[in-house]
Amino acid sequence: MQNLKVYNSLSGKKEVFKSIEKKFVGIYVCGPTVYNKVHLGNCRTFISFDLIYRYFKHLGYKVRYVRNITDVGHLEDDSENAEDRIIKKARTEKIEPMEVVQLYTVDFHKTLSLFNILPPSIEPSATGHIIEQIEIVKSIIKKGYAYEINGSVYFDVSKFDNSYKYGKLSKRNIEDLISNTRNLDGQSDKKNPHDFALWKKAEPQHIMRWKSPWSDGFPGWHLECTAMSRKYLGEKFDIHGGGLDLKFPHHECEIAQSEAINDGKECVRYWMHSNMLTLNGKKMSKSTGNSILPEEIFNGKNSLFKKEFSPEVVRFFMLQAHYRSILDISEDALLASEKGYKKLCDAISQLSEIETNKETTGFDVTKWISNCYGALNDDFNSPILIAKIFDAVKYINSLNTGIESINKNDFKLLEEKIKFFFHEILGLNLIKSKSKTKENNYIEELINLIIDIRNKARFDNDFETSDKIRDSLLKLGVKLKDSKKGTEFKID
RNA sequence: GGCAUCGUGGCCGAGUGGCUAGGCAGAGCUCUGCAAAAGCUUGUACAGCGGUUCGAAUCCGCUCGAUGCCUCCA
Repeated sequence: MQNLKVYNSLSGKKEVFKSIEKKFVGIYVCGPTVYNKVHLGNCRTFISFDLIYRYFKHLGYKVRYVRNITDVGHLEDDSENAEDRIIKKARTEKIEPMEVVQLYTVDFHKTLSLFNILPPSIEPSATGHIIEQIEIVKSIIKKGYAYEINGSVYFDVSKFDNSYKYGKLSKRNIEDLISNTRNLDGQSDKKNPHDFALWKKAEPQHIMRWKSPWSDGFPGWHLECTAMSRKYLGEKFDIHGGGLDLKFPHHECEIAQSEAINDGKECVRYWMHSNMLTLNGKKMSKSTGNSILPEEIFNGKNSLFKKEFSPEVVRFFMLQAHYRSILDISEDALLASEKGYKKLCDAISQLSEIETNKETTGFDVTKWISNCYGALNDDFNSPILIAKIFDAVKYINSLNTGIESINKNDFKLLEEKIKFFFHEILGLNLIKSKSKTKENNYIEELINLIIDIRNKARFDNDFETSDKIRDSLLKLGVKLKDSKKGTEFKID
């Protein structure tokens, strides 16, 4: 089998993946700040890394997938009087900060499970790792790359840049940063505007606060990921992921923090960034109002799309684009995906009806499987994998209509693998058929009765009657399909 | 303004120095009483202009356009 290649944002190249420890893979992905419901753009990142997680597990690695919950330290902006997002929400909702955290953590989990996203191995929270974060700050101070002023501790970016190099991930140099940093009010504590907070002294009204050697305060946003990734994955680990918008400053600052402690040694082997989901050509963002919630898509209650779309269809839509490409969501694009997805589901459902033959014609199952793996091995190329699956769909349909034939072994292999890629790797499920309740059985029998009557009319060449029945049923949402095997129906 | 990424047929989206991506929509045909479904056939696509090359949509340069980051964002 070919080597797995992974695009490394740090080098800007696809690189052959080699884990630091044989058979083990450590992945850290920046999770959400739980001050609000996750919007669809957030979900794309977690769907992308879900595919990656699933594939690594399939390759036989023991994967430790860490995805954090940010429940403190994430400020509205970089100014001195900036408010913590969680606290702001707590104040406006008149509830405890931890109630905000709980509410939106539950919502986050619920939404991700609707998308069939597997839970990570560890989901640590920032508030649960205050001690670890304080230890990191101490280490950075000890190494000389941080300074304390008035109870707050800041990372000395210029000093770090002199020893090592700041900005290698986002490909910026410090001179540009200095000349381009906007001056925000009240940053007088910092030596330089681009220095960032490791620990902030809490104002008296600030309710989320912890004791530290410097002040009663709270950790800076970038610190938690460094503390928790080191704790659970070690000082150097395989993959660090997140949305592209976190590349700078968040991930750049993480690199600085880790390298400051590690004497400049590399902390992450492969940096992976998933691209943005756009709406009307613009990045989704709550602050600009250009966003849509998953639930608004699932229930159709939104001003953007005329109809609702299921989580499976939305997931499929997202996987039809590569994770490193910008993807624009629109009703037309979702409709196209929905149709394709149904076609795919139909073919997989019909596998059970296929009769095998002595010979396999028109398809090379082994080659097909190798092509599917080839797609995944090429930086998790899900759109190619899906295209390959559609090749198989075409073949399955040809088998059903008797144009091509397949032998028993090939069929077994094809059935097993297509289901595997569909369910286990892409994380998709067949569109659920209506459950077999007593009532549904009743309806089914009634429809079959009507079909019998129509077919009698058909065989008597009374097409006026048979077409009338078909048209009337269609209006009720019952689609009829005549074939040599008989008449089938489908309820929409 | 700086840094980065991108610009693919009606739409969505892969890929890439010479070999059909795929999905949706459209056209023709086959099957069918007619449909539907399915199958087959069908698209002179790669922003523009130069350059490198036997050959570029793919590499290089410029121009135009879009987006992201530069303050929080998945």
